[in-house]
Amino acid sequence: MGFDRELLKGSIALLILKLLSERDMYGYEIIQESLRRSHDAFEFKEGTLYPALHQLHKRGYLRTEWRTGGNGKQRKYYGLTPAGRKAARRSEQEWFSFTGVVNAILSKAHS
Amino acid sequence: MGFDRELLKGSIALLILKLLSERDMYGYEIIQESLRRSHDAFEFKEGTLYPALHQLHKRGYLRTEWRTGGNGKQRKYYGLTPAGRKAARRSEQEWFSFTGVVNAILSKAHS
DNA sequence: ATTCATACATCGTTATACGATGTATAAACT
DNA sequence: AGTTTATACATCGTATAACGATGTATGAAT
Repeated sequence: MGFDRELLKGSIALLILKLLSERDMYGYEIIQESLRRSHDAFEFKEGTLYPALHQLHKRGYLRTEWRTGGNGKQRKYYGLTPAGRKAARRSEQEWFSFTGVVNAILSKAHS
Repeated sequence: MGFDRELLKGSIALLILKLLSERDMYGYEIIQESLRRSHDAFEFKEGTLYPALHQLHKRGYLRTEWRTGGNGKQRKYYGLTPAGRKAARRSEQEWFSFTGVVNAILSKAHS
């Protein structure tokens, strides 16, 4: 595909990375935020999110930290490493160029 | 995902359907056209394209026709059925709403 | 006391992208 | 004449991923 094969599937990685570039979040929060921002259109499933987080962590893009909330509840916060920030930018770049190409093909298809 | 899981992988189906909504094409031509229109960024691999074509055909979206070129060469042309036209519109719609949602999440991520 | 939302996680199924590989023909080059 | 290259179809196996199902545990609300 010329594009990193990771791309499409990578839309998930992209979203995770971009959300975390805003602020640290814990897993469940990422799910809720995606729901909120997409007006319920985009729901990460836990079976999708957690493996994706672990994979990004293994690649060195994320650091993790257990924090105890005011209620004594444990939450595992994820944040970007410097490599993660780079990956976020690269990932966004790829997204724009991919959608650009698809849209180019689409628009020429009815001209 | 709320979205048809077919979506992303469906970007391939989308492109095939939209290209064929313009005119009938044979497999190899679809590959060449995508290359040309994307300035070589988007290359369908044959191992990807042909199974995808067969699948779309099996779903009733495509009709096929062997035609003999001026040089006596056989080419299998694909064209859209009425159901295929509907699928093309639906697929495009889904693409726009999906990219819209992703972009919404992305843009809010640095506001 | 019980249900619900929060919060983590893993496993198995299903599907798919695509590299590799194979066949065949015509054109172009050497 | 012989060889390569482009055209043109196709299948199979591998790797991977999305996610439904499932499980555990806690605090809040009913």
